[in-house]
Amino acid sequence: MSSRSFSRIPKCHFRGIRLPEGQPHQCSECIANELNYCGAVDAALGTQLQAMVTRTHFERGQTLFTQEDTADCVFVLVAGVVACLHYLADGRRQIIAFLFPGDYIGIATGSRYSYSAEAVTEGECCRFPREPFEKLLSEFDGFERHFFQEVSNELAESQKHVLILGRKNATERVASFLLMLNERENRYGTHDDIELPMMRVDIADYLGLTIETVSRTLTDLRNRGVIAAPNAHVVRILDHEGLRDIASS
Amino acid sequence: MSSRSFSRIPKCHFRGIRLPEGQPHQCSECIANELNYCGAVDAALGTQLQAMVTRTHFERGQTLFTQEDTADCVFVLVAGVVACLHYLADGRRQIIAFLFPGDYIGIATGSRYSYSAEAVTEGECCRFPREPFEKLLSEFDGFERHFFQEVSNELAESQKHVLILGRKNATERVASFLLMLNERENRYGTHDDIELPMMRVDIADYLGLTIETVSRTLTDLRNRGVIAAPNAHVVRILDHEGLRDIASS
DNA sequence: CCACGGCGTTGATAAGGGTCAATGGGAAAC
DNA sequence: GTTTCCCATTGACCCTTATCAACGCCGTGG
Repeated sequence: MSSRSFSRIPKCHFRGIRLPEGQPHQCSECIANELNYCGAVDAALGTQLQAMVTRTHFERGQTLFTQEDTADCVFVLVAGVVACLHYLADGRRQIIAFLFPGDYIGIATGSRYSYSAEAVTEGECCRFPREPFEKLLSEFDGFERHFFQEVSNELAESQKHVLILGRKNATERVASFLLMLNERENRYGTHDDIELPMMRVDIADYLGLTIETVSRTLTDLRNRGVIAAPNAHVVRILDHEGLRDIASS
Repeated sequence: MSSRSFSRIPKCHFRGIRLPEGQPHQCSECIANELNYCGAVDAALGTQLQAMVTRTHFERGQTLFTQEDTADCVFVLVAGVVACLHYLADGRRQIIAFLFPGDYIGIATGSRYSYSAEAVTEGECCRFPREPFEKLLSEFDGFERHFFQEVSNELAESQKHVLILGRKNATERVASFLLMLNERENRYGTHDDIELPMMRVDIADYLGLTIETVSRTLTDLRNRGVIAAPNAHVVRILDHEGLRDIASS
């Protein structure tokens, strides 16, 4: 079913959030409502959304859209992890953001997407055609405000990313990244372990490093005793304060 | 009048846009209306804005606000250049964005500003208290939409910045920076020369480099013949295509 | 007119991280 | 159980850029 090369990464990501497959989708029962805002707040809005939604399953490595595509859809990620990224002509890759269940994709865009979106893990998303979706923005009170807030948060995240890439060294970058993932997971309940659903190359392309440097840095953090790594895709923070000091955020 | 250390940078920035001083301010006649959106579109909105605005002159080096301050004002930059930046504990500085006349400051923020704002040149801004300003967002049709668009553009810029910092080398970064400034100037009429109103340290802190590297890179670009530099604060693009190739954006 | 100080440039050296290459480990396929 | 392949780790070396230092330019103030 799923190709062999994708087998190493666990199939249920982000704390196992995954909708049962094959069932008719109900916006009002969407897991994204717990994580964010979707159709549950206003029943009429939920109905309207329901009428235009398409739910799609995607495999790891799949491209949802590229930066050349006309931006005619808005997505809500329901399960799995997606990377937004830019490519340079020679193939260099920069991941702009990792998206997790409950996140929107492609809400702040012009006529074309300003980045590509690739699935980092297998997952599911809900697709809304842009034109009717944007009509709802003005029709439902607070809906536009909600997205304004959402884009503002994305902007703040991106600016934090700029700080990391512009002025932090490799160790600080990796430590900051781990703390970011940890904070996100702690939004919906405390967890000891950090899941790293992405490959080393994705972390590297997010942090402006190489896979080798990411790997070396993680072993260094392990040697220093601030983290433990039960396996390549789980990190346990042993010394929160120490990690925060190292991140120097 | 202005202190000695600030004398080298030209006093009128961004194509000399500068309001006559000492005159009572009229939102309806604001230069920012030409560059962006302010109060000119809707007369009633203009009146409301007029009622709450405070116009402020600032000197180069002055801090408008810091990331610790409670975000109780929204700004419109009318003249001069402002840098939004983050500081790390050890003094490292990362400039998140340069703002030019017509730009908003502090529209996408939580209860506290997420960055500090420092004047790169002398200039002027209009200050609006946040609470009444935000009320106008829902009261005037299209006003919120306008800011949504604005924040979306900021986000796209920030993500381009991430690409530059994460995956480009020094030469590519400087070339990209020059092209960005050039594009901005060309939005309001074509110009041969690029004004660099900021100091080398500001360019360095924007591009994640040191002043020495910025300086060396500029001389290198001059030696390659793609740019000329009449003086330290003006760059003329001699070979647009060449510069774009070098920027590899 | 000269001294000073801020800012930019240039040079020599060092270090952090990239590059290239080999090794290791684990899940799936046989 | 064994093979295979993908991904992660580790090592050796090199290159880009940071660091440290000197110099130069120019406007201002004495």
